Amino acid sequence: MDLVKELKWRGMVHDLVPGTDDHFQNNMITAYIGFDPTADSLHIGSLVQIMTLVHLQKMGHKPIVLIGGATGMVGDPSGKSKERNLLDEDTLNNNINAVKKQLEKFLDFNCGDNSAEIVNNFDWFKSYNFLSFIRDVGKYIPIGYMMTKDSVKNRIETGMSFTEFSYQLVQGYDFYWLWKNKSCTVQLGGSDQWGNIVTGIELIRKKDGGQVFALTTPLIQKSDGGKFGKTEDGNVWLDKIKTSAYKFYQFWINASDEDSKNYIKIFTLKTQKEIDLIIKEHEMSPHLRLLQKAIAEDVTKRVHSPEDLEMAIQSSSILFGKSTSEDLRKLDEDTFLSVFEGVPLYEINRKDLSSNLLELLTEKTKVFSSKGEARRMFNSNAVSINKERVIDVDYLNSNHILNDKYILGQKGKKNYFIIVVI
RNA sequence: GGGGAGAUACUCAAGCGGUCAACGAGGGCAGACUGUAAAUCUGCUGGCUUAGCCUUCACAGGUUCGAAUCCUGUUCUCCCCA
Repeated sequence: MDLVKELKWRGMVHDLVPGTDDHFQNNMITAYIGFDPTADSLHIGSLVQIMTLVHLQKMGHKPIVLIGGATGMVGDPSGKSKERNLLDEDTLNNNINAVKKQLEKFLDFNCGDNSAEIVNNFDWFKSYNFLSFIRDVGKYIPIGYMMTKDSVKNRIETGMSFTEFSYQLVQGYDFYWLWKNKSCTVQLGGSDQWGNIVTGIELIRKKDGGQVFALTTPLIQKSDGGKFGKTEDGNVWLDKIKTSAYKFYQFWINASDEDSKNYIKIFTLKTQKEIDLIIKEHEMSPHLRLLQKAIAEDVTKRVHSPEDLEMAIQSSSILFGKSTSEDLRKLDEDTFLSVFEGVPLYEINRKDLSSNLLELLTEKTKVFSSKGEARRMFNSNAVSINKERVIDVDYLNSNHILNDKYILGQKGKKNYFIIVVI
């Protein structure tokens, strides 16, 4: 099966330059995707792009990952309603290294001809001076052409700096450079990148008469219209310090049936047959949530590790299984701590146990931001201690301390917190 | 430069002298039902020492027993005419 066909059935193709599918029929094609080093970790939004590269490499083609050390300094206006803040060089370098490390987990950098490669566009932009650039690159792209891009049109009224306006030329030149120096003939990217990608294609055609191709992936939409990849605490990161393996696993477990049917195609490498089977089994007994589990296991294992996955599964079964206060007491300290890794910890003094829960959860700890909020939670029956619902604010006593040290609390069903008694 | 409209809680958006911590919608949170899903229903959504009190309706003053609502000034936004 060829790459485009593979990506298509997985729902990973939004748009492509005519001829791209045929182009991939040739021997080995080199293709690239750019990542912005705007944070010191990638998040699951970038996972879609990473997966396209993984498929690419699996089919014997060569993936190049471009880290936008230079473009990160300029700021891509695509999909942004406001002018971006520029990052300083130190932050940028730090981010580049972090992102590099994460990508190394997915792609093979040492498998002969089609080994993946990482490049940083800062390397070819750092010594490129302004005059040469506007002469050698700017000359080929008419203003009228640049103005028709959505990223520009949407912003021209509300304000956009020359810096952001020129972004498409900078990214366009990346493509040119990679084409010239690395024989890279395809650019991949999210659908919001279409405009920038096309500028690159145009530049290559006009400057050197070259023919190159592109394919974009769709923006992932949840069935309820919400943004993919967000939880109440924000982005889901690939870095387990920012998003613990347990939370990462839970993110996939919590996906709706509807969404999961799309996710499994995009985020796992399972074949169409395997996926059909899982979906069929899932539909026969949806309450077992085989589908969500299949995705969560597959993705957590690849992004983190089999050990992290084991831990996440164990934690989940203790937290969401039928475990009771009794079961909690049976956990030794090490198990307890690893099960609850990533759950927020709050320290209190042993003598604070005598204060009522309202005070304890707002003043002594910051579980609730105000007593009003705490009261509302109690009124709606949302607070649990050691897995038991609590209505009485004077409920707590020393018998509730587990392992002579911990008290496990819940705010609602899914939000755990731990009080450490010292 | 001349004329007009406006600035209200996370967002949109009522209110035009007391009954306003402020209608409604969206979002968010929680509860019920389930499958840690979706849909649905319900409650909550400024703070506190909570039958009450305090701080909020761009900012600073003023009128009034009483102001988000009236007056003055300031800042900012939008529209029309030059």
